[in-house]
Amino acid sequence: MKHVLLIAGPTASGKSALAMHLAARRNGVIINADAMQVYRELRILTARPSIADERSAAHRLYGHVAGSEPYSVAQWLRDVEIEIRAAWEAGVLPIVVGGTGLYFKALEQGLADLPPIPDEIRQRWREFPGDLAEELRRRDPASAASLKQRDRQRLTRALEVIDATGKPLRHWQRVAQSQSVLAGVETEKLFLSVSRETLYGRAEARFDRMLESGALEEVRPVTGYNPDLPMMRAIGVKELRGYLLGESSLVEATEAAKIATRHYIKRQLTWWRNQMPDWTAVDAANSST
RNA sequence: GCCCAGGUAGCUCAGUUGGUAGAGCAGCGGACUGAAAAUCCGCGUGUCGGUGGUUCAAUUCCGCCCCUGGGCA
Repeated sequence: MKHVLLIAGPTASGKSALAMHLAARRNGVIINADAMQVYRELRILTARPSIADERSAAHRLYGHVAGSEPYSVAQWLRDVEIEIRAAWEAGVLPIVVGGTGLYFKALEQGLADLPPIPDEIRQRWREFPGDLAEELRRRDPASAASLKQRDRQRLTRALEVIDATGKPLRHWQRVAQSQSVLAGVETEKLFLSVSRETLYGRAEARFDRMLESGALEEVRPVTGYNPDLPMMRAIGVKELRGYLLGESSLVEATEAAKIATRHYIKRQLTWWRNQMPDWTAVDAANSST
């Protein structure tokens, strides 16, 4: 019977270490489910497994995307499916580990199978100078009604879909749901549980360590990249870039990055608490699964 | 020691011509289908530094005291 292990948890909860431990113990391959650890340029800031870690256990989908390229759930889903199947083929256990809720949700439930949106159309809506909410109300009132006025990202998405395909996003989501690779597969889902206080403390100490290990030198070469690229949204990148560009002090940038990390942890906890209620919470201290 | 400016939410501050107060940030809760480390939504009682006085009523006016900055000595 096919088997897969999913490991998630807020940032700094110890996912990677647990994954390594279990990979060794259960003959597994570690597959990334973190939206930022896919980018080649950012090993330090995204807390990607070290080269030594990668040598001691098989790791997939880490740093395999150039930061100049946008990546997305859909691409990731294609990539993981290939890796999961390859693992089964090779007779090893796929261990999917990461902190991106949307990625796990897509993996578990499948994703609407809709046609690619041409770049010109994407670009047009991202740069649309007018009132996105008003525009969407005209073209796709049903979607508009379900979105908040100021939610630029989702309004833009709904607009590009109706514009490129002539059909509302909701139509595609309802009608063209793809089947999950995990259908009929025995799936263990573990969510690392660590107190928020501990998490905040660890994440802040970790950011200081990132700076000591060269986070600034990692950001320097990408300061000129388009800030809209997904990679540029990684926590710490925009803050340190601001510092490198002389827009803030290092102390301010550091504080801002730490705050952003706390906010992120909070969102991860909310996501799993409410979107993924069937995951098993495991205490990081005695995780001997 | 004297003079000036302050002491109001965890932080930075606004405000009340006297009727016990509100923003931003932080924090907390929530949403989430191709940018998700993203993008959004919601939540504001705190001896208004202390203590006396005036007043129907003081955080607000007056006195004294304490604390913090700055200036003069």
